[in-house]
Amino acid sequence: MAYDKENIRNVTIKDVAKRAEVSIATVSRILNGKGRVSPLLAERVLLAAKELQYQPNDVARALKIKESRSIGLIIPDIENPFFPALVRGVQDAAKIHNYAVILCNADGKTEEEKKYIQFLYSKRVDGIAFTESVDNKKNIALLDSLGIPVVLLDRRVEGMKASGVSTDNRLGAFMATKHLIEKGKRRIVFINGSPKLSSGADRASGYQDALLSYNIQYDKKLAFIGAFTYESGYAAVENLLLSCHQFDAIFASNDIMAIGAIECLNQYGIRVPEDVAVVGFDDIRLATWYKPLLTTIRQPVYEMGQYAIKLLVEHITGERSSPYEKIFVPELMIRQSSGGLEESK
Amino acid sequence: MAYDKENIRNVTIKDVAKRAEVSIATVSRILNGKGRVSPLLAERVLLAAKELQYQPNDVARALKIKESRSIGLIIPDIENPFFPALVRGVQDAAKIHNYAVILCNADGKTEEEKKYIQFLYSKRVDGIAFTESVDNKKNIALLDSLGIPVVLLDRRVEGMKASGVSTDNRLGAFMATKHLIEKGKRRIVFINGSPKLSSGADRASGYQDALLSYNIQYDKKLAFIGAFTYESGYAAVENLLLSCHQFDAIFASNDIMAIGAIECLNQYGIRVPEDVAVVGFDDIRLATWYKPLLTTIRQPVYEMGQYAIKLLVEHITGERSSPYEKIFVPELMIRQSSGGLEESK
DNA sequence: AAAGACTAAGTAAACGTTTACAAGGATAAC
DNA sequence: GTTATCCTTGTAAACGTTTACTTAGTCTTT
Repeated sequence: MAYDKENIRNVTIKDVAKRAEVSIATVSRILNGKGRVSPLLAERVLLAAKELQYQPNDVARALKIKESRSIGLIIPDIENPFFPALVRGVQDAAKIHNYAVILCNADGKTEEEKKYIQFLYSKRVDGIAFTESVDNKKNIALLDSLGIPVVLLDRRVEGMKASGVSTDNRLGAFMATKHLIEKGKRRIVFINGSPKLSSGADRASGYQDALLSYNIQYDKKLAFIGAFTYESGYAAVENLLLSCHQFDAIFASNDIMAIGAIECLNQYGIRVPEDVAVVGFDDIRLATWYKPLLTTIRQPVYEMGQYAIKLLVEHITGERSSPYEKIFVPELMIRQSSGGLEESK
Repeated sequence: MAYDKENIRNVTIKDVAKRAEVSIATVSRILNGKGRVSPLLAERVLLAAKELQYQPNDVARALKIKESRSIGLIIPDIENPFFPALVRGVQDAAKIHNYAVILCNADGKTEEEKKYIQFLYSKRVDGIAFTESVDNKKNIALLDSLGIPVVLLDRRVEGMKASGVSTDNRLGAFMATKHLIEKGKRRIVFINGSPKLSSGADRASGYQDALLSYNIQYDKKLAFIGAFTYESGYAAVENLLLSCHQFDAIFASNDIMAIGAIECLNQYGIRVPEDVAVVGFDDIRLATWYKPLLTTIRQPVYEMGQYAIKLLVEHITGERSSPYEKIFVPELMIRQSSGGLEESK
């Protein structure tokens, strides 16, 4: 049934060996540059390989040396604007080390993640970079029991069971809130993504810490829980407006929630930043295209992806054995949605 | 050196066979549901597999049956907002058929694409979905010579050398231009992406056809060539303004070019849509978040990705042998940047 | 000149599957 | 009761590599 499978020239190391009149072991050694070989044979083999257009079969190689040169990348959803840069960072780094990246969108469902882990395991990936949906540690344990090296992306790692790459979310949230306070805002709404994720929890505590350090009473009614989506940002603000609580600023847990929030405010005739200042988180590209330009906390997402693979490869090769946590420093990007640079009021 | 490689339970079919006291052939048959087996043994084997937490080794399987259950996906750049939805469509469809998707960002460089093709071939992927950078046919020929089934994404296929999935770009461009004309515009700028790509060429001809059918003289000075990037859209308009040609509308070859164009217009104090109407292409998500909301031609990107895999799988399994071209119908999304719905002037 | 020490190349086993073929047991047919 | 047929299971080869081990040849060394 298969696509022309018969007709296809499928050159193996054997064919090369025959043409160069040497043994297959010699061919292998020459092609991999292992052991010493006479230049004469080397030349003959290389020529034969070229003439036959030999391309090594990595699956056979993988079987033999137990190393597939591929890694899995599990994220919630590539359509979420946060992830493309991360994925690109991962892929670029993987490419340098000659790893193939298998992309998996698990939609933040623990069960899906588990399926993908098993799928990737049956493919015998050498490692997995993983944006875990919920910090439930079960999937980490699974990976551990399978012996697959893993690096957690965008998540702080409880108890250091695995290496992780993240941004200092607490600090970022602190900076965002502080910025709003310095703008003269006192009734600052916080729209969280998922507080079950370390990123959500940390941003919540950064928000509270900032209020505390300026002696502003933390008001539960101004704290919302959403889902890192546009709709969720929109809905949070709508609820807020209906409940008639006063507020003069919003700190949203990511940029698309911030945009959802602003859209809703606009819908109700509330101006940003004049009436309500808004700060987001992530600094996705859209933040500089959206109007008003979005003030936000920048995460070096591309670099995070790169670093994750650097770490993962170190685990795979055994260069690094114990978990390591890399925490990037966030940066406040002041733009229009918070009223810009000038300190007001 | 490798990560705990020694300590890891690595259960093979042999272990299962031993525990169930049958031959490995029987285990294989039972696990794959091939051939008839007695229910008694089946039960024993299944139990043993479960107890040992046996997970098949797909790389061994791939070697034996010459089918890796993985496909390559070569795109220019996942950070380009056009691609996430496409990739998601591809991955979702691949998942249904149990294929792993290996993602490759080739940045539209023919040489990179070639490298990735060879890389993917050495991994013995079963097929490749490919957004070719330039219509030079060389890489298609390479794929053909390697005997790898291929489906071209977002590209029309000259001479039907391979299957392809695309949108009717000529029609889309025609609709966009017609819309502007019906808005009363006569001096319509066209900013092309790459005219070397079928998508670019087709959009150019759609633009010209529309002008023609309304008896509007095609003016070379209003046609620009860019690169499908924000910067390129911005630069095109800047050049245009410096050259002092009159114009009252812009049709950009994709949405981010349109946004780049609008940003530049704004920079020069020109209002959209009051002074200049703008239409984009693709309908990326950003089009509905950007201000003004972007009038654009919608491509069903997610569906295109899905369909590409459907087609690719048909080629892989041999269900389909000759190339097939699927062309989706574009849709005009009228929003603010062209002045909205009401027919003006 | 003989023995020892290196080297370079070859032989064959192994990685974990699938599957053609062989073998044996049970059932059916006469 | 013998033979033919069918069905289930086992044996072993194969997929394309890598690599431990063997072998044979070359070079030292005395």
